[in-house]
Amino acid sequence: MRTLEEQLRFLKRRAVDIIPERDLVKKLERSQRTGRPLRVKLGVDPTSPDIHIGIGIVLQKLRDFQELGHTAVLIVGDFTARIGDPSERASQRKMLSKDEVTANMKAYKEQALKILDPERTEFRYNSEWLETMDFAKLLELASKYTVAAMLERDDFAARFREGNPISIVEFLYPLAQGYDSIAIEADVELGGTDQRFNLLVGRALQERYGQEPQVCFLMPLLEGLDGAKKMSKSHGNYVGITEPPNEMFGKLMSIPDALLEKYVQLLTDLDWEELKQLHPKEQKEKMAHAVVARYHSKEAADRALEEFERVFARKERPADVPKLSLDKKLLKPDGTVWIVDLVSLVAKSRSEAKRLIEQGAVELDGVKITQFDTHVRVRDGMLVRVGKHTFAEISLTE
RNA sequence: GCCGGGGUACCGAAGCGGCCAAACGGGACGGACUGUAAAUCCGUUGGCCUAUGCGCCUACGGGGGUUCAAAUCCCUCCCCCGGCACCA
Repeated sequence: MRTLEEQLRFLKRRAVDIIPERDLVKKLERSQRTGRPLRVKLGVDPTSPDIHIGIGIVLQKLRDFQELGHTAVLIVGDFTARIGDPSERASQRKMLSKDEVTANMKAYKEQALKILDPERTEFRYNSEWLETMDFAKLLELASKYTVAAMLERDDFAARFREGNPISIVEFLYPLAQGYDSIAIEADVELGGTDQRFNLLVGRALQERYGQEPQVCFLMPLLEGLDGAKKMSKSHGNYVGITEPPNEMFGKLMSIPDALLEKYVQLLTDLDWEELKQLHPKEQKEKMAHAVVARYHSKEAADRALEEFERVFARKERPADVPKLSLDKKLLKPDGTVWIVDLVSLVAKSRSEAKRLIEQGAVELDGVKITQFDTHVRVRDGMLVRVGKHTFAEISLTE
């Protein structure tokens, strides 16, 4: 058994803020004494079934709690998702059906359990208590919080000041999320730093409902691959934890250098002080390797590294190239094919295919083609390259 | 309810009868450069047609109309935003 001090140090790794730390100490101590595990809550959004490595950081922390014997409670925000998050603006306000939520969650669970210990994980849906909440109960909940307190949230305050609209539903959101903590009697709630306000509301509400307030445990947000916005699927700057090794590796290599230290610190156990002595490219490769190793395996990471070197550094042919089936009917009697016909098999449109050819993006067996008005003789197994990242191997079909 | 502003391509935003597939910026994509990237530079960015042509089709919230000609004018509907009014 680890000492309290060791546990605390273990849990504090990578945490940005723990509000308040003394409560965490108190809870850990009591748990150890009574043998009752802490209930550690994490709210998950069921609108997208993909877990990216940014969320992976938070899940790892949950895992840390589990290793100390505590219980992870994943709350699926199915009810709140069906209303649609008002902060995401009208275009995003898609209502999810029950079926969609179920399907998303199935995928989500599978991925989350790559990190979490299934023995110590509870999945709960917040529709369980929110859907059946009647108006009287809602009024009770609403009475526990004030407008002034709501306006402490920065973006509310700013919008209010500037006369921009804030819908009532937006006020209800933190309340609903906070109520989740009451429903499952959370001891600790994890979240990204963007969740600070919401987690604090949960803490306050629990107290007003006569519960012991939760500890708010804030984890850093991972910036996306572009280094500008936070990692998220909607920004297209993310790495999913189930992505194939090569893809994961490649994406991680594409981050700007300025982001490297953060990635190393948040995603790997590498020693940054030591690492930064190396050539920048090597630093990045080590980081990418470590991440791939974590979500796949050491062997997969080795292969991904080797593959990356081969394709991008030495500009050689990748090990695995998808087959591109080419119908023999497209061939002219003399066995050639019009280059535009060929490229449009991998391009969005024929116009795009033509553009790519003229821009010198197309290579056949290493030979660059820049005239769209050409016919080429193809053979089975010929390597087609379009741009930096698209490779295909022709296979002729009847 | 009233008054005013607005809805343009992936996003932001100009255009306000023909020269508009629509300036400009961002993004994305391609090329050069590199350390793989970033930065920088150059180019592309609705679709179709063997194809750089004063080519064809579709497109400026939906529908209808005026006109030789509409993103641009008129009617109508929908949606968004702001102000006023209302406020037990």
